[in-house]
Amino acid sequence: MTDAAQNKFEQQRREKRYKIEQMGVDPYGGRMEEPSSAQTVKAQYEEGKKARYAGRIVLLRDIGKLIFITLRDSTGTIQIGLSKQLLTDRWEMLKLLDLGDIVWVEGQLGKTKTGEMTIWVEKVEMLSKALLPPPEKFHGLADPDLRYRQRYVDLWANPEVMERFQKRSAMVSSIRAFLQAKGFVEVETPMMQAIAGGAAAKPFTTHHNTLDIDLYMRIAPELFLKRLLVGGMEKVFEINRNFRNEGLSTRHNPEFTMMELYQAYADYGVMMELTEGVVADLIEKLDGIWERPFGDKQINYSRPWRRATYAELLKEYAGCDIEDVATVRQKAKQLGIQDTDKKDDAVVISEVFEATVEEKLMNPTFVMDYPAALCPLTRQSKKDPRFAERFELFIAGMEVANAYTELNDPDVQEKNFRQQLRGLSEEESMAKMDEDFINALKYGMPPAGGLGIGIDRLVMLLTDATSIRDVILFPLLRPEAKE
RNA sequence: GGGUGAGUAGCUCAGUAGGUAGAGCACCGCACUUUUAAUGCGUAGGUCCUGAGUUCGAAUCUCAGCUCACCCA
Repeated sequence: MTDAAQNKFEQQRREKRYKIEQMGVDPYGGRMEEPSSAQTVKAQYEEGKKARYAGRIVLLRDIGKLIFITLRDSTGTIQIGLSKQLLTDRWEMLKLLDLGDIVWVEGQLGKTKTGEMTIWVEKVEMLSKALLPPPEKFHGLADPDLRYRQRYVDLWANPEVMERFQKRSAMVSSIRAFLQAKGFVEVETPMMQAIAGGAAAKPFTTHHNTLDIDLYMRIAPELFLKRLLVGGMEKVFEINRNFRNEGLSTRHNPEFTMMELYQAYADYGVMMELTEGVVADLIEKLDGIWERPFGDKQINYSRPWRRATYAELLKEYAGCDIEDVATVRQKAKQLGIQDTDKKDDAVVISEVFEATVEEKLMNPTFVMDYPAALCPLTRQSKKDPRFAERFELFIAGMEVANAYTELNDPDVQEKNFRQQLRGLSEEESMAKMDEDFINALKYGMPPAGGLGIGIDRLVMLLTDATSIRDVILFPLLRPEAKE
């Protein structure tokens, strides 16, 4: 866009604003009697009834001494009719209305001869004069980059965007209510941490001036929530942001929202039931549709969900026996995985698994019993200590949830912290010693199940958004280049 | 990091044997008291992403760069 062109439109509207001011009208309005929503006005329609409504002008049809305007609020649109006969003293001002302006109206409900519900306006107030023109009225704003940068336009130019974010809000509320009803207490733990623990990911760094210390933005709340288990909160959860200093993609935003919970005296089996319960409750409250589209796929959420072990799936999709490391390494080479010789068995197995299995898991699938070496915060299986009591939930090839039977032996935990797998960078590993966390465990943490659910991805799946940027209001973008 | 595609009016998009830049909507002007993306008539609006090259001549061809999207790592 050229500044000159934009200024031309802006200048025209500034002139109209000036004329409105000259008529003694404040073009930015003020407090008004609360309007009804479009949804309410429509639901409670009665011929001749008074209605108050306010919204943004999205369509305007001026046919001389009568102006039809379509106003939009967050729940829908309502047509209003302005007639010179009813509004003689405001008529000159009303002729200056533009697309994008925000107005408040009061009048009688009625229908036009074509049956369109209309508020025949008796009182009207200008609430905000738009100085910039809205995007094209039929196609809306289509340029993805502009949509994300100017979400404040996208939300009303493309109503399905508003709808999706309203659904997201309802889903988060619904998860909260579900957990609170089960006795979970919601808490908030530090986002700025001296040690970025609880996951294997690269952190963002920041600095506190007064203390003159570097801090990390958290990559997970795990170690703090477990401290609360030690403190006696038996059922605790947090819904909040995590930050990971990694690439951007349709599935990754550097800041993303996780629901993480811990339940004392439980294990990963209980967490599986809980995970199914949370999502099923969500779908029931949303629309009760169990077979849902996601992009060009169809996902079936009917319970019970498939449960399979890591080893079974590796066999099924990669054709390798997890016991037969030589074959797995051969498969890795065949897949083009780099530097396999320098990596530990567990790391190679994990990379083969990621390359062959994950993308194939369409319907909700619990992948259970990960190799213990990959899970330093997880309790080993009592049946076979080579495996950890951990599952991840995959839907449409995406990791949506991750859960463990939590490790509560401080000595094993300390040992695991000190071990770093070959093939992982220090940042990618969990080999970060948090002495205070070990200290907490030494006071005794009850056995517990822990669960994390990626809220953004869940919203993607349930609202059929194939890019994470469509479910985050303001996704991270490269700043616009300065001229 | 690699591959593919895209970038033209405020917005949505056309634009091939290389020959002075197009439409719809929006804007501005006129008409219109029941419109539904109102309609009719008229006007105005451009660094064709940036830079270099080929050419008498480049939105179009070549190279480099920038930004975005999708796929892959």
